[in-house]
Formats: sequence, C-alpha cells, structure tokens
Amino acid sequence: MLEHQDGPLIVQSDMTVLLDYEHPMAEEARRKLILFAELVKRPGNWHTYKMSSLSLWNAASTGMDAASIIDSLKQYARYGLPGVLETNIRILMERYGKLRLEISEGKLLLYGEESLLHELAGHSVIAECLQERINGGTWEVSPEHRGQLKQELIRLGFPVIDLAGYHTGEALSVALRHVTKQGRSFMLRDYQHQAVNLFYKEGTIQGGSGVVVLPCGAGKTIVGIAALARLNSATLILTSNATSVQQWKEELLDKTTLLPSEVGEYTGSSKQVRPVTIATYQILTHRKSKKDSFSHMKLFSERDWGLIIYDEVHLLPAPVFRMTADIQATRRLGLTATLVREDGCEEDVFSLIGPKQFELQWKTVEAEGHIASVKCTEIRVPLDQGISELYHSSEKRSRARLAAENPGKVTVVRQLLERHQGTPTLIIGQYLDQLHALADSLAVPVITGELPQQERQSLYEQFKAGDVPVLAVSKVANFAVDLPDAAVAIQISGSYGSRQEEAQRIGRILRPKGGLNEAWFYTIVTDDTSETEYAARRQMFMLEQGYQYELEKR
DNA sequence: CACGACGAAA
DNA sequence: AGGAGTTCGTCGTG
Repeated sequence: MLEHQDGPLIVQSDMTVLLDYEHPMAEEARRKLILFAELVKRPGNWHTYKMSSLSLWNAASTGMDAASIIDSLKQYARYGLPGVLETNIRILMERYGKLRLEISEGKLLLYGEESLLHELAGHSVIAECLQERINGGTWEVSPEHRGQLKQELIRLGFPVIDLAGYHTGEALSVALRHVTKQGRSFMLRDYQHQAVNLFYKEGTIQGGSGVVVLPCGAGKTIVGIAALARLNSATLILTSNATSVQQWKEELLDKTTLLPSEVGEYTGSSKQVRPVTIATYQILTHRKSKKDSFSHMKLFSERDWGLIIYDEVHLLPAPVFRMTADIQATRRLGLTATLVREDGCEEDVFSLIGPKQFELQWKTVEAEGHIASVKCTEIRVPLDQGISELYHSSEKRSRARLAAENPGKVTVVRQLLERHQGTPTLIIGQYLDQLHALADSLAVPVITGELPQQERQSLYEQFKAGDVPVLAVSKVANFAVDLPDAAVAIQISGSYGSRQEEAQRIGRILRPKGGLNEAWFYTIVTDDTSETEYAARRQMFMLEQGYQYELEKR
C-alpha cells in the first residue's frame, strides 16, 4: 500500500485519529475513516475521530477485517501508525467471531477457545446463563438467556456471532405490488433491495437480525415492507408515534397485497392484534405508576411473530431492550437515519437488535438525486453589551438560555428571510418565549405543542399551498411526521448538544426539489458563549456524513 | 358512546 | 441539567 509522507491523518496510539480537513485528500480519507471510526471532536480544521470496540465490530459485521482498516490508515497517515495501535486493532477485530452461538441437536451451544470460555465462565453474570460444560470449547446455554448472554459478553468486550437461527413464525402470504393501490408503478430502488438482501442473507443462517441505516427520505419504510414481503410471516412493527403508525399502515396497504383486515393498529385508542400489527413504543412502556408492570409487553408473545421491525431504533426505550433480550429467536430489523443514541446504549442495540447490516451515507443518496443537496451555514452573532454582562454574572444553566435567546438573532433571521424570499422556510427553535417574540416581530405564524392538531393541519395546508411562506415551529418539528417539507430551515436554538435533533431538522428540507435540488440550513449561534460548543457537538453527525458548515460572523 | 380535558410517565 | 412535546388512560359531559 502506498504511503504518503504528507497525508491528512495523524494516527495516535489511544485509538484517536486526527483528520486535517484542509488537506486535499481529506475527503477520500474521511470516506474510509467513517467505516470504522466515529467523529468525536472538531476543533477548527482538525477533526478528531475515535475507534472504539463497537465501531470496529460494526465494521467487522459488514465484512471489514483488521488488515483493510490498517491499510486505510497507513495509506493516509502522515507519520505512520504506532505499533501498539496496530496490535490493538488486530486484537479487537479478532474478538469478533471468537465466540459463536449455534444450535446442535436441539441444544443452544456457545463455542469458543477453551481458555477464553473458562475465563468468561468465571463471571457470575455469565455463569448464570450457562447450563453445562459439554467440553472445553463448548458450553450449553439456557435458551431464555440467549439475549442476556450476548449483552453481558459484549460488556466484557467479547461480541458473539449468533448463528442459532430463528423460528419461522406464523405464515402470512404477502407480496409487493408492482403498481400501487394509488395506481403508481412501484419498484424497489437498488439500495433498498441491497439492504433487504444484506439483512436477510439468503441461504445463510447469519442474516435475520440487525440494523439498516438510511437517511431521512430514503425510504426506510419501504425496506421494512420489503423485508416483511420476503419473510412472509406475521410481523410486529414498533414505531415512535401515532402518526407514524398510520403512515406504516397506509404504505403497507398501498404497496403490498395485504388486506385492511390483516393490518392492525395497537395504540391508545385501538388495540387490534392482526397478522401485521403496528404499535408505538409508548404503549409498550406505559405504566400507571412506577411500581406497576408493563402490561402491554404481552404484545410480544400475543402472536407468533416471525419478524419484529424496530423503526427509529435510536429511540428504542430501555424496557423494550429487556423484552428484546428474551426474544432472540425472532427475526429483528432495526431502522434508523442516525445510529447515534444520546444515552449511550449503542452496545445494547448491537447485541440485542443486531449489528449494522447496511448503511448508506447521506451524501451518496444526495449524489443520486434522491434527496436535496443542503448548504449548511453557522452564523455567529455577538451578545449585546448589557446581556453579555448579565451572562458572565449568571449561573451556568441560565447562561445557556441567555445565549440561546439572544435578541440579536432576530436581525439575522430577517436578513435570511429576505435572502430566500419566495422559498418555503421553517424557523425552528427550542424556547416558546423566544419563538413567540420572534414570530410577533416578523408577523409569522407559530406552531407549538399548545396549538390544537386541527389548527396545525390548517397551517400545514396553507404552508404547502404557498399561502403562508414562513412558519415558526417549536420542538413539534422533531416529532411531527406530517410537517410539510421546506427548502430553507433556520435554527434559532436547540436542545444542548443533540446530534440527532440537528440531523432530524436538516431532514426536514431533504425531500427532492425540482431544478437545482438545493436546500439551505442555517444555525444561528451566539458568539463567545457556551452555545458555540453545543452547536459544534450538534453538528458532529452531519460532519461525519460529509456535510460542511460554512461559518459567518456578524 | 364519542368527545375533550387533565395528570402521569419516560 | 432542563424545556417542551407526545402518548396513554381516566373521568366528566352532552
């Protein structure tokens, strides 16, 4: 492999990699890097990536090996690789595949090297899951502990390849339509087809559980529906909110041969359990009080599901993980646009739902024209003298709010609205006071949680029709699936350092536009305050996806 | 019974 | 660490 003395990467022994973003080869290096490392910091033009056991195992699960990772690093490393790092990568990558779960003669067996198994069995949590030592390299596992075992082993640093297979579940005859109910012709896109194939892994026992990562608007629902049609079995679909439940149902009826009587909604208002059932995470985790049990979890066993689809798997709540640990013999498909969680439960997604099976970079979908190309800009606004003094004399928590609600942001918003006059624009903010004040001074309607659904709908309609060109929205924008698409989004404040929120808000303007297929995202941040740090953290996921934020100062 | 309002939960 | 939002279930009203 060719080595460049002046490459864009500085590779350090603590598993971090610095990427010089100004370097001419930065882009191609980044494309390689994101396959096995995660962006953690971005001070100036140096982006800090970090390899973790999880980022390496996700890479391993999609077929990479230690050699190809080391080659990629060597190819772009400015000063070569520290020897200890090479060894670390090899050790971690070799761990993927050292332990296997398989079924033999009706018994669930854990295979591995004798010394390793001996050591692991010494941990009480592991011992609990193991039944009997068959021989040095084989232990019998109690089937009900299949999930817990995988979860505990990954915590100890040893991922398990689960080849124990799945039960088929109740049969259900379903096919994709070539012409939808609405009369449009319908075909899976290449990447959707590929995603289903990689999830299912025809002819092997390895497929059948894992996560598919596709950007907003790239048709995750279609991937789920195609998986369902491939498996032809009763399916439970879990998703984040009621609107999304309806959308799944509409898509299922529109694009498959399923009959309305075969698709059920399991929500607060209706509790249908049908061959295909769609439920919210909320109802599964709902309890009257803290000491009650999760009575709706019985939905998992109410029917013989052959497939469970976890939509928005990055939002999956902890109690559902616990249930999922118990149903490891059921096929599981996780869908998400951002596999980052803000609660650090990525390991549980990996061990209980499954490893990442397919990921499409946002920029790839953009290049194919399926989503708009977004120009991101961070605009720094100074804090007025008076407020600045107040800021410096305040407690840390009131500071964040002072910076976020900087009245100087209004002028910038006004300028941006002029710049993009005639283009549908969303103004998105975190604080109701701020939104109302801004909307008043700009004479723009506001949508917050207080506004009744009917009035929201009516504003959405007017926005779609172009009668209302600018709409101010609160955090409802994070959840509302039916919020119309826009071409410009102006973020005036957001919740701390949430990478997901940033991605979601940008997702609002991704739907393909005619013509140049362009969209604009502006994030307005108060200069010289902690808000700049939060803004930087928020941008991490988008930067990882290859987006760049231009910086404007006022 | 259909609905809207309200409090609790995560 | 905190603000805002959603959902579920219950209870009251027409």
